[in-house]
Amino acid sequence: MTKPPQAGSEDAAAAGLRAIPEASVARLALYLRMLGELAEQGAETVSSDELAGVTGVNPAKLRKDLSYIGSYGIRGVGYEISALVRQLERTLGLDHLQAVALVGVGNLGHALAGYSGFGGRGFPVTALFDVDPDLVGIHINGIIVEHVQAIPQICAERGVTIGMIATPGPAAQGVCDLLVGSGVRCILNFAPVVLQAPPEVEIRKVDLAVELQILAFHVARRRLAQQDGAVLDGQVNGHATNGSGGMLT
Amino acid sequence: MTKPPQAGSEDAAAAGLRAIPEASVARLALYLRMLGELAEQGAETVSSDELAGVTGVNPAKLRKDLSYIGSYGIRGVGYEISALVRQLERTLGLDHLQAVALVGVGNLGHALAGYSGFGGRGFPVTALFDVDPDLVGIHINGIIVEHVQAIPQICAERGVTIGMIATPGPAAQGVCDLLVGSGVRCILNFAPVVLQAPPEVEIRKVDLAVELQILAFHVARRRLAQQDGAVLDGQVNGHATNGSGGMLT
DNA sequence: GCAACTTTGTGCGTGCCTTCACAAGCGACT
DNA sequence: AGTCGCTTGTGAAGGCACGCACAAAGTTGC
Repeated sequence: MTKPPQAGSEDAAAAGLRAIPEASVARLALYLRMLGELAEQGAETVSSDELAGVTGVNPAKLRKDLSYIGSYGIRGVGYEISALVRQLERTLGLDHLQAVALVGVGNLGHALAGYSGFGGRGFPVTALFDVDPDLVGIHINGIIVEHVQAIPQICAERGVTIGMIATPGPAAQGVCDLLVGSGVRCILNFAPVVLQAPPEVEIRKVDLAVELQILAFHVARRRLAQQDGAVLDGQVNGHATNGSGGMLT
Repeated sequence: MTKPPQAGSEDAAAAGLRAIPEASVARLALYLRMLGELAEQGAETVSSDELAGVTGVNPAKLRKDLSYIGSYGIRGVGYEISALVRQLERTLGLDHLQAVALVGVGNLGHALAGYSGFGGRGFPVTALFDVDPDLVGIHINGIIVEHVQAIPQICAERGVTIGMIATPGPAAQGVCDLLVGSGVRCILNFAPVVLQAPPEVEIRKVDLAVELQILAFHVARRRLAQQDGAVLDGQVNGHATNGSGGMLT
């Protein structure tokens, strides 16, 4: 949904800042989390094969992904987890805290505000906004919900770098404009709308209804295929590597 | 994240069931929603350029996407919206209702259960599950929360075709196994875990922390680029598709 | 110190997706 | 009826990503 940039400039490459494919960045974040879990279990090194097994990624692809952030592996041994984690965090910008603003504290927004997976991972939700007078003023997780009008002021005060939009569809574009006007350059959009913004603003979209429709398509495909009596196996997920983490409850 | 299957069989192609690229399916769902909005505004036809503007997609790509489901456009005019919507719904399997089961009625799960975007779009949430005794038995939107143990029985009774997992990470794999054992073949996973399942099961993952980390990467990249004093203007997004639709709210 | 084994890093072929550009088709106007 | 303008549908080219397979590099054992 987000567009693949023809990223990178030469000067940028000279710094530690290489042109990393968008698809790889998404996986790097995944590696980082799994490395965290491995570290908790007491591991000090991982091989690309192990980590690939846990993350469901092809080992070669994984190594190539890691090579984008520099060579931190030891041949014959694997990767030292702590060093790799540090480097990943640096690359993903987690060495600086990212203040997150959440706009729209309705059904979904309320859940996002309370989601522990954010604050625990370096993304403290720093500001909450809504238009509903019944919501403005209440506390969620210790944060006061402010009125949307206060976005410019508060975002500036608290150094917000990432905005999340969880409003109803029709309100989303207006909120987006407000955020962009306040200097926010990265937005995560949950509203079912395609946002328009200047090209320097990075927008990612999470569309739950679309996700379900994609699955519904597969259900339908399967049903039709069965009616046909055609073979048509699914083979979606490739990886049967049950290797390390059984991880039952 | 989900792997592109080497979809399609010849018999399947003979029926209305063509091999549609995974990436296209995702966009088809998007087109469908936007068409719905256009129809509400009273439009009867759209050109590929208009629809492309609204959805932020390249017009040629859009036409190719639509060509996968058959040619329903009229040259010189555009697409008749009602016919196109019908065909899209058929392709995406929305002509049959999809019963959805949601496992994990915690923070996020509760929000998902109450999200009107699902039921309103042909995805009635038909069953809710959790392990927490405080939650089992309560009603959400008129649905009783059942214990996870009841998954096999209830999924069979209610003909569940799609499962959503919104449990904490460690519980997710167990729930996944239960769902798969109950005949569910399509799963939407919100838990921060890579699920292992047989290849015939289609799994999609929505990972909120990863989404934020991807954005954080862009924040970091931007900061580093600025420190460099390098030129490196925005050009992250390609996305200049402001072409036709100003489409302000 | 040498040999055998392990694991990383990467060059390269392959296939999918995107995008351009144009011919074919349809309607409107004269 | 004929012409003109507009829009679809698609062939072909380019780019990106994936994954194989191998050389380079390090470790362990003798």
